[in-house]
Amino acid sequence: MMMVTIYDIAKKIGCASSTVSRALNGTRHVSPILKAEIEETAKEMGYVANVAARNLISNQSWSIGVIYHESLEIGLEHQYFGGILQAFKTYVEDEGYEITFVSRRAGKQKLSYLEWCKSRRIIGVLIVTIDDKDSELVDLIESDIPVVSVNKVDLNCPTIVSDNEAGTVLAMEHFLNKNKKNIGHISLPENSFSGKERRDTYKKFMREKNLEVDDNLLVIASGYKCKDGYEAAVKMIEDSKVLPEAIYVGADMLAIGAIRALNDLGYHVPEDIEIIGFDDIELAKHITPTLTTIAQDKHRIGVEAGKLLINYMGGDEEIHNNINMRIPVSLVERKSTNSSFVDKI
Amino acid sequence: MMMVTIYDIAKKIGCASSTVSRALNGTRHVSPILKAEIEETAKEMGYVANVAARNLISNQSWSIGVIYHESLEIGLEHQYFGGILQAFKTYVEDEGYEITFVSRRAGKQKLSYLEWCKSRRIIGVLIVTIDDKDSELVDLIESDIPVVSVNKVDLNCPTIVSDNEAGTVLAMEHFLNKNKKNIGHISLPENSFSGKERRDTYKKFMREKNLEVDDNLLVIASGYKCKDGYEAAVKMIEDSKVLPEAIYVGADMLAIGAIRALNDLGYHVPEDIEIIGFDDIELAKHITPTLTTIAQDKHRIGVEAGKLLINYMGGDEEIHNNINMRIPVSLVERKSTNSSFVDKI
DNA sequence: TTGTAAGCGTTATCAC
DNA sequence: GTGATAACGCTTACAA
Repeated sequence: MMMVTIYDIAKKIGCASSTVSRALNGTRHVSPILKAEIEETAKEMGYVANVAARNLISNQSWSIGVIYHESLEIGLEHQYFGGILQAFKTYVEDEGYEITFVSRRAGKQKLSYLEWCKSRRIIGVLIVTIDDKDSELVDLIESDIPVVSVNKVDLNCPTIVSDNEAGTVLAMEHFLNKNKKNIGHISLPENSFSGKERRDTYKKFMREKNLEVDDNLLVIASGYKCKDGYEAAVKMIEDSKVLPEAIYVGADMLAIGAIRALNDLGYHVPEDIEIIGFDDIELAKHITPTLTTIAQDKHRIGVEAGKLLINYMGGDEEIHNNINMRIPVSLVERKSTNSSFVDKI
Repeated sequence: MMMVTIYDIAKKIGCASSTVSRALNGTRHVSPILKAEIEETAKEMGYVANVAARNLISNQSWSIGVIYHESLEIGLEHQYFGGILQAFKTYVEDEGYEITFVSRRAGKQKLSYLEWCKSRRIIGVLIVTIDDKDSELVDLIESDIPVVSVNKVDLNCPTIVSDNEAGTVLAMEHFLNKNKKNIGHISLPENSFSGKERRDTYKKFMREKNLEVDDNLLVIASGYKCKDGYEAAVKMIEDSKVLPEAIYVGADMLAIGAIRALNDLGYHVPEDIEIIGFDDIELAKHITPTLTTIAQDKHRIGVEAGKLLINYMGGDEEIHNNINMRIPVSLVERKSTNSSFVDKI
């Protein structure tokens, strides 16, 4: 592919290539007539700047790297992270940046994340999903490349996540307002930070409201899938002395499994037991009964991550010091806590 | 960020920079002792090649561009396209390529897709979702950059999509085997190519089997959402002279809406009317009744797209000539066609 | 086998 | 205002 260069333009017009560069970039004043001629000729000849050459001399790119590792069967098809990435993408592209997936290969060569980013002069990185306990990430975060995460992980980098504490309180108070007091909790697996926050807040809430319950009403699921929620619910019902009046579940998928389990055990939701989930996935409004849940604002998380990263790249040093941004959540009421609720199509 | 260069390595060792380059790339034979020393020193000094310099001289990159436009509310959160992209990403990264989202900006400048790709020496492009009727895409496809699409669009470029014809026949025969003959069809909107293929095959099937039915049993939905399926089903039931025994729906989301509509109208699925959808989205196994559907193989589509694009980039000229690859689909039976079917969790 | 030097397409630093 | 020219870091003839 033979490309036209500024030198070709210069030759055709009869000026210096540096003048062409200046005219096209507006870095210095070029006489209006010449400038117009250069711009016209450039267009005419189909000139596009060679980004490699530009990056070489400026020693940087406009590329933001995204780490999206398909761990735990959580790939791009995961709506939650996909939605965040979509919002992030739209925002930063609009600011003139481009997005590249961080890889660990360059042709045949294997590289670490950091090496890969350095070799491409990546100017900032968004962590979406990671390979759990990947030691390479530490090197990246401790490097001088700005990194932010939308996934609460055990790493010392600025993070933008939902307000798990507020969400949990919303759910619990929703139950309490309806005079449900014997409240159970199905929690995300141990290795989930968000799960831990929701679980801790649940415990704290119960303690503060003097609603101490049977320990068996707190069950930690062994995974993120429907069947894990099913098993957790079965365990809770089997082990608990008194049937819970309501269950706060740490994720919608688990809640869906739990509802199935309760049905199979002969209980009705919400008549016998009310359920609240967390996420507001697409499914929530389509299952039977439709699921009351704490909605996470994917769009806002993505946009805030974009803003934060751009400020960070701009040199805002304070960001590195442990920013932990919390995005508000909201309770979406549906049938799983209110049998007379009328769903929209 | 001060980076170490091959020149730094050469100076430290006392050899020529070209020797370092050759040793590190294995492009020519370098004496084993020197080679070892160079490799060690490179590692020691934390050398990473500057990709911009490399791209500049080779006049190309290892970057594959992905066009993912958030049209029709179909962003990255769309499971179907997200899943395809995930599989594609994993495959091509493993082959040493990297993925960048094609943008139309470079800093403050606005560029066309083609200009953007040229300026970065993008070596191939995958079209996932597009801005409908975007004239810029034609320029890109007609350029010498290899482009493949996983979305059947009105463009003359190699395409990898599900076998809509075979899928439709699977669904129709499933009904026919159970002696359902008065079969309706809710079709995707007019502008969908896949929808047209499914619709045409439905018509053809009915004709060939001498199952001519009331015209009102074919309804074209006005969108892709649940409510569009709802409205289509209402229309079908209201307008048809004889109640359909079964409905083949062109997409799961529409099928979900249709089932709701039938319920609201007092009909039971599958007892009164059986339903088959298309896609096998996550939801399909969670709604009530669970949905029998034609499953699309997202993973395979993504991988095949990767293979095809890599061959295309490798110079396989035949690919340009209208390759239209069809990926097999399969019927997944659930309760919406069989009330005694036992769902797994 | 290794060194010298040219060149990739820009931008930046001098001069004029 | 504009033109030479050096420099960015690498690969690759061409020599040695």
